[in-house]
Amino acid sequence: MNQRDIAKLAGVSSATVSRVINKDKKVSPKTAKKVLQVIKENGYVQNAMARNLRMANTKTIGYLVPDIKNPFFIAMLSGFQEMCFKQGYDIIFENTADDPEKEKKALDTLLRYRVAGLLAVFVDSDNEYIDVFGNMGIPVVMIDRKSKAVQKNDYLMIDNIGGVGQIVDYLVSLGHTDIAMIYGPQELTPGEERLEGFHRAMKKNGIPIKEEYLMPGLFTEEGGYHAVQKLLQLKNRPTAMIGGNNLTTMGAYKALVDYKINIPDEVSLAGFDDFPFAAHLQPPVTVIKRPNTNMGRVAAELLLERISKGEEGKDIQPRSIVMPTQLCIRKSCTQMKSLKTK
Amino acid sequence: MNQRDIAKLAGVSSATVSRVINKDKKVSPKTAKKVLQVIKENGYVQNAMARNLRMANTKTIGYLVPDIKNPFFIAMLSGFQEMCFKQGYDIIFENTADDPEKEKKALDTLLRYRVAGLLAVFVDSDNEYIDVFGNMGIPVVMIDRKSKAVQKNDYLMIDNIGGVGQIVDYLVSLGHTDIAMIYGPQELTPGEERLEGFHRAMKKNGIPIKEEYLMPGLFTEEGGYHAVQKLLQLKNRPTAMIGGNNLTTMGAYKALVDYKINIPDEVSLAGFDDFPFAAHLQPPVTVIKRPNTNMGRVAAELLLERISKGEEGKDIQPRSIVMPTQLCIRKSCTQMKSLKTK
DNA sequence: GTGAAAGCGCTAACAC
DNA sequence: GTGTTAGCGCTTTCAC
Repeated sequence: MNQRDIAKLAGVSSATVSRVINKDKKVSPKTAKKVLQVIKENGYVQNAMARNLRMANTKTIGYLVPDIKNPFFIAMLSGFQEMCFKQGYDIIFENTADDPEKEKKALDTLLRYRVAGLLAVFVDSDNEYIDVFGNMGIPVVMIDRKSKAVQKNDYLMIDNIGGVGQIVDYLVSLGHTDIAMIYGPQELTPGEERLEGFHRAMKKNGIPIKEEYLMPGLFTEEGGYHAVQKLLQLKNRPTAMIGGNNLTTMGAYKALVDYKINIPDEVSLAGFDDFPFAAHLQPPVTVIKRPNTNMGRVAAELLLERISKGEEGKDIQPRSIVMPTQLCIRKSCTQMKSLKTK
Repeated sequence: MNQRDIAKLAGVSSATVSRVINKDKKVSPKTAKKVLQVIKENGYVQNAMARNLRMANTKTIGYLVPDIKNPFFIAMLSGFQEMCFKQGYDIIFENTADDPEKEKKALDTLLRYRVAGLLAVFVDSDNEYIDVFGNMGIPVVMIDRKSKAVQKNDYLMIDNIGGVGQIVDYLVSLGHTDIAMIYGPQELTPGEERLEGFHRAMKKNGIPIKEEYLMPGLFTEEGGYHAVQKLLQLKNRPTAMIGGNNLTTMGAYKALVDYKINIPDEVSLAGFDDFPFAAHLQPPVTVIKRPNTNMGRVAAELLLERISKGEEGKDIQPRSIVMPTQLCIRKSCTQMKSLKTK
């Protein structure tokens, strides 16, 4: 069942059917009514492939992330999808599972489908495909992970350095100096920047960093757990610990619970990134919040703007936007006892 | 840049280019090599719209859910996506946000894109569009929410009744008889069945249900919280509470914490559906686990089977699959004190 | 092993 | 206000 079939049944030409479907004003109400009726009676549904082919564009946008299970990517998807839907764009979803091979395949698919734009958190951010999008005039917004491609595309990230600074300043204000940082992989931008932020903030506060308080946490729950185990074996334990990301903090919390270390009386705990149950734990965990859902919205805005401007959009310089973080104080950090008793 | 352009540059016909791209054996290695090279040099990317139009099929599958933020739909997506990817299918993602209007629009899009199949958790499960998929030969797998359409399509759900039975039996085995059920909306299949399951299990155990222990929880966190507030005001408080779904249980837990009710010494708490931090709370919460990710895989199998069989697939009768649940005992339920002291 | 040509379903320029 | 027609980029039959 196609437009020609409908045309025959309605006694008009296929061009008229097309006009009716696309709400072209230049069709008499009577003809339109007739056509619409025939369409309904026969359950005709427009063929998007033929339309897109003819129009040489699509109303689809690619969403590519490395891990669908990470709460952050979900929250972002939610904001992103909401904005895209409003503008009539649908989303082709790709999960790379942190595998560069899958990423390549996914990008190829997106390219073949001629998506109108792409939101991506790349695994292999120096991927050869990224430039292909540019060459084909498809705008890309990159999230979180920096690379050479940032010079050519819009880039959205959060203020990792400032965020860690907020935690450190807070802990220092409570009198802590023995602060441990459970950091993430240094080849990932967030891992690198948050550790850098720790160094800077400690320096700013004039506090020397103890090497043994710098503990890798791999940005995983297990990593955070093991990091705490090691930290607890130290002769001089830190009085405060910072989780490098949500999973790390969750693992750290669990370890402290398992080893029956009282939070915050024996050790203060704070984390980068909020997580679903953080506010309901005992004690509720103090964290740096980032605007997850909103980040998806902003990304959509950047992308949709470029898409709607078409060729002109290329004149817009690549934008790098750094979104602010927010310290959310709950009850997992406390004043140093030594200070209290002074 | 299309196949014709490549053909010219390589000094062959567009038919040959097509054959090379589709790995047709009947092309001399020499020609193939030449063509491949020209393709690479010019950054040619196949046009999926043209291909799909010509082939009259697509390698895309629709995934439609009412709430992207629900951990369950994410976990399911993860398993579903994994299976589909293996078979070369990509996913067009639709979020209806529990809005029938958005659902209609989303289904229309999916139809226009001629998806090869659809996985859907419908809001309006008596939607007129569902039949259109059937009429167009597009297989549909429905999840969780029953409707008339179940008679025509594959349907996947979990054993809600049996699951609640497992909790009740467990609580009864601990000596509880004053058990409260915080149930969900009765117009949703899971809400209805879990309450039904509660009735049946209590009857089976020969325990009369106290009306005031049946509390609506709306399947939301707030609902669970309020339900517990009301339960605590009762003259004769229940000794055990069951959360109707993950959100309800989370809210219930939070309320008990806020009101300083000791779990499990003052009240035992168990829930339907696991949730991310359940195992790390103090105490860890006993729940009914459902095979979330696996459910996505099974759904994919049902769908991919029908897709691959094409017309023949229609001969397969609609299947209703009920997946088993599993009781995961943690530490939020305890033996009744009266029994202990006996 | 390769090429010519038709046609998938649609839209839009042009003619009336 | 409506019809005729070309062509978007691809695959595939049929020749050779």
